[in-house]
Amino acid sequence: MSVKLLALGLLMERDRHPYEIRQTIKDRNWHVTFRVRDGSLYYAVDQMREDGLIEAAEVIPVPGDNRPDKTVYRITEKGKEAFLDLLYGQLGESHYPFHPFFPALPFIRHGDTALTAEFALRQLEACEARIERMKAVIELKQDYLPKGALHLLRGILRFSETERDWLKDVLADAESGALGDPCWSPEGLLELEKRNKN
Amino acid sequence: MSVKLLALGLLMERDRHPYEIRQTIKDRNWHVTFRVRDGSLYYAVDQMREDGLIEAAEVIPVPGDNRPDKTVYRITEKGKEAFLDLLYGQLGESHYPFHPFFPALPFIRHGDTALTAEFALRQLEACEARIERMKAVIELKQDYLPKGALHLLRGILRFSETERDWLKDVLADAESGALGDPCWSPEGLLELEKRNKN
DNA sequence: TGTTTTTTACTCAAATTTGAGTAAAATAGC
DNA sequence: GCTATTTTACTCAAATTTGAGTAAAAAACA
Repeated sequence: MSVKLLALGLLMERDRHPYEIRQTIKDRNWHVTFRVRDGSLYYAVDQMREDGLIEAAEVIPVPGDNRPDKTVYRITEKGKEAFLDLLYGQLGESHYPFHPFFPALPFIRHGDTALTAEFALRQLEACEARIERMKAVIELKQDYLPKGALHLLRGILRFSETERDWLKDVLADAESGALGDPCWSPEGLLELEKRNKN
Repeated sequence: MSVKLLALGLLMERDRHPYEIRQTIKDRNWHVTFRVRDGSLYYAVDQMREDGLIEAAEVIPVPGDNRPDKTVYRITEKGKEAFLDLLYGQLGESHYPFHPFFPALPFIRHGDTALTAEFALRQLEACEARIERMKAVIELKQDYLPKGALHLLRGILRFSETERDWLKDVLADAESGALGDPCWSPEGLLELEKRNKN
């Protein structure tokens, strides 16, 4: 999925070897947002070479004996096309912002509310810390980063602020125990669902 | 990942066969938020049966000849523990709200700004439509749904509202062409990154 | 009543991701 | 100068996801 986009995007800047791609992702703190496992990256690089999206620009021999050489890759013309396809494909993707709490919420009433409150509080604290970090980073880099990268940071900040407000509401209902309540009116809901079908 | 949580969560309500799980996910419109492929669901069900998280409650013979029977599954005690582990595991997950534009933004300057503007506009429209839909659904169901499920809907609504405001900013920069600008000061950025390391 | 479409209910190979290694070289600490 | 840790640079098997089928039964339509 987006690991190829990340790799090709970085190769648009300049030639790199796979480990350098991995490093750059870490250096720019993208790994917090995008979770790229080493294995996926090397797999994607292999695929892209096979598909002719990238090619060896230079092979650096490594002193060690039975160790593989480093290959510096360059993006090809075909790769640039593929990059744009992936870029636009990503822009065309339509699923809305997703929070890790989402899959848990429909079932949260089966859990312990006190424990839920603890988790919510921890998330809230992490979220607030992130907000401060993002503000500082944006302040620091806004004159140097390209607009797109800046919008990414601003997006993370704004979504985090929304997250904070929303988490406070969730936390309040966890602390009051309201999250443990079962459906107020299962019959009414069933009725609704039936009406929905017809 | 969360497909097991969804399946077990639904089996907490009542016994179901796999296709019924799939159906319920659709009926409640969760498939829009959670993307569960058929294959993953059946795979997860197999795994969970092997692991003793669920067991056959009833096998309904199917008239067809060489067709497999339907198995209705029931969650076991071990399954209930696993369910709670998955629930709390999900609540403990820490990556922040994610938007499909995120992986594209750092590289958006390599794309065509007019095309980018089109994509942004389409997302904005989808987002605004979603906001209205969510408002209506919340209005309709707020008295019937359990609190957790309601917080999910409210979360989607709030994140969508933030998304709308943010997309407007992105769109403005796409339309003005600012998104196509390269890094304003690559040297300054390099300088920053170096300082960052030390 | 016969035909077409949709729904029910899966299966499976191929693609991809994950998580856990491996092992040399560089660096840090004493 | 020696040892311990960290970093560089991957590899690989096993787990999981994906996408594309399959085929009967039910519903819709003419």
